[in-house]
Parts: sequence; C-alpha cells; structure tokens
Amino acid sequence: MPKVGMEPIRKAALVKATIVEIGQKGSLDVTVAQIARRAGMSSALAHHYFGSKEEIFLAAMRHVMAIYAAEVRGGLALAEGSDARLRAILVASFSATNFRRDVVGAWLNFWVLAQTVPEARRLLAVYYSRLRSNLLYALRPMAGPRAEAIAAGLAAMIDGLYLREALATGASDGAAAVQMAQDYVTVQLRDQMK
Amino acid sequence: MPKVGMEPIRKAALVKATIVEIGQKGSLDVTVAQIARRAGMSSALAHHYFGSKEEIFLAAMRHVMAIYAAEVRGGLALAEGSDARLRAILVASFSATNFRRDVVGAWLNFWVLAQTVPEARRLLAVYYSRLRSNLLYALRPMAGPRAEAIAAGLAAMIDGLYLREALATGASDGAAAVQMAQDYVTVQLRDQMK
DNA sequence: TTTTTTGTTGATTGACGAGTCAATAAACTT
DNA sequence: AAGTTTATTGACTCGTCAATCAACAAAAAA
Repeated sequence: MPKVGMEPIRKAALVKATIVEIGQKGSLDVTVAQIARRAGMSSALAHHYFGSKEEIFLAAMRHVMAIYAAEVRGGLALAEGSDARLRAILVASFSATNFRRDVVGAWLNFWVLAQTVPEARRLLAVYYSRLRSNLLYALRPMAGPRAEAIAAGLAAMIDGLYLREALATGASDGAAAVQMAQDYVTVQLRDQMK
Repeated sequence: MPKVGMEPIRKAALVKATIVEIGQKGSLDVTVAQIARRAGMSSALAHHYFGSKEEIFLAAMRHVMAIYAAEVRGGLALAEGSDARLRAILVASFSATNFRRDVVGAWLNFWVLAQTVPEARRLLAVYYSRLRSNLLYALRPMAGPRAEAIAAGLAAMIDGLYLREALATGASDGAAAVQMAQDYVTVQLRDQMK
C-alpha cells in the first residue's frame, strides 16, 4: 500500500478535514481522531505528520487565509481603477468560497484561538494588516486623508458581517453583504464631496 | 459554618468568576474547578448549585446580557429625542462596564457557544432582536424607510468593533468606538437629505 | 539482496476533568 | 429532642483524548 510522496496529500487532506470539522461542529472541541477519520486515515498518522493538534489547527488557519489572500490578489489583478479595486476586495471577502457557513464558523473559532495561541495571533495580525493596506490603496485616491478612518470602519463592518453569518440561521447571502459594505463606502465618499 | 441562604450568593459568585475566567483565559476551555476556585468554593458545590458546566456558562451569558440590557435601558430612560436615544445605545454598548477586555473575550466565546448550544443561540437571538428594535426606534424618526438598512449596518459594525477589541493588543478605547459608530449614522443620514 | 527510508496503524499510556457520592455539620422545624 | 433541610467538601468513578510506541509493509537506495 505505502506509496511514496504521500506527505503533502495527507497534510492537505487533514487541513481540509479540519476546516470542515471545526466549521460543522462549530467549536474547537474537535478530536484529532475525528479529523483524521474524515481525512481517511488513523489519528496516529495525523500526529506523525503534524506533531500536535495545535500544529494542525495552525495549518488549517494558514490555509483559510491563503485561499482568501489568493482570491483577493486574483480580483485585484484584473481591477482597473480604485473603484474596481475596492469592489474586488469586497467581492473576494464575501465570495462563495470564503463566505460559506462552515468556513465562517472556522474563522470564528480561529478568532478564539488567536486569543490564546501566539502564532494564531500573529497570523491574524498579518491578515489584518494586509486587508488594511489593500483597502487603503483603493481608498486613498478617492478619499484622501479620510481613507484611514473609512478603511477602519469598513474593516470592522466586514468582520461584523462575518460574525453575523456565523450566527445566522438562513441561507448566506454574500451579495447582500457586499452591497452593505459597498454602500458604506459610497455614502462616506459622497458625504465628503459636499 | 453553613449559613442558610447561601444559594444566590454562591451562584452570583460563580457567574462572576466564570466571566472573568473565560475572558482572561480567552477560551471556553475552563474547568469547573478553576471557576469554583476563583469563586472561593469547591467544584462539588458548583455542581450542586448549577447541575452542569453548561448551566454555569448559560447563567454567565444571561448575566452579561442582563447587565448590558440594564445599562441600555438606563441610558434610554434619560434620553430625550431620537438623537439622544441613539447616542445612549452606543454609549452603553461601549461603556466601561461592557467594553472591557475580559467581558468582550467572554462575548466572543459566547458567540462560539451559540453555534452549538441551542439555549445560547436563543439568548443571542433575544439580544439581537432587542438591539435591532432599540436602534429602529431611534432611527425611524430620522431615517424613515432607510432605518432598517442603517440599523442592520450599524449592528454589524458594533459586533465588528467588539471583535476587534477582543483581538486588539493595546488599551481599549470605547470613546473611539462610539465615535466611529456615530459617524456611520451621521453620514448615512446626511446622505439621505441631499 | 540487504538496508534504509517512508507510510501506516492498533494498542497503550498518562493526564485531565465532569459529575457523583458519602459523610459532616450547622441551622431551622415540629 | 428528634428530624429535616441546607451547605459543604474530599475522594472517587468513568470517560475521553492527545500523544507515543511497537510493529509491519512497501518502495528506494546501497
């Protein structure tokens, strides 16, 4: 059975399974055995590859953020003009890949993790700083000195919308979220013109 | 030793200890023994009064929300006019009592709890609906039909600001949070007039 | 072909923690 | 005074779970 070169495959499977498991269960109280089982292997193997449960969590967190970052980059690459740039960030943030119930559930739990685990905190800080800088780049040409304040407010709103999604019962609606965030910016800008 | 009439005192102590413990540890992974110890009693007694750990958590959650609700009511009672009403809600939301690091940390963990425990979810739903109705009452006279949308956006932003507080490293700044939320509404309203 | 590396798991260990119980004692009731 | 209720805890049970280990198998290297 043992085919060589399994490591990356197994690791990827574990990471994926971790996100699903945490998101679905809605809690970090997920056993390594559960994750491993969903990924189709024994818990011993999971430990073999990652060393500890915490490492598995961190890898999953990195993955969620990497996907998100990639999607933002992808959207940004095609965007021409500040307006389009901003829109690209929002669309990526609430895309069907990132704004899914279980993924958002995972986010919520990673936030909790970041309260305790330094490395998780660091990862989150990286995410925040990237988001901020992306937003500022798009907003500065439109908003000038007010860009900072608007970016801060927008970032808070994005988090808030994620949170509501994690707690909501109905179907998720990324488009509405984009609309609301977009609206926030539009109004802030219009206000300034007057 | 046994003085009669201890039950409410002990329960209150446990609830308080639970909030501090969860907030400080930043996680729901808090043992009954830890909580009981902080509250100055044995874990057996905690079980005696609450029956289960989950009940302790729920009582703590109810308490946090009750405090918050009371503070909002207090502010609202003194407020004259829509503008003041809105301000009262915001000030209470980010007051020194509610917007403290450990309390916010507890909130974050209650959000997680609400993903799993139905009763927690219910409590949170009550909180949301109250917040919404308070906001609408204040906003309708100023914003008319747009009140709904503005209230939704504002609620999301409030949650987002809480979240950032839970994750932030520096000192908390309730005033800044109030300012940002207030600003959101002001701009939304001014926009509409034009 | 022997040896080493890589993949894999069942079984086990060791710790920890929720919840129970039996026992003790003070305070009320009758 | 006897009986009941309330307060309180140390010791114990029982389950769970992260992490380790010993053992086996296949591939790659020597």
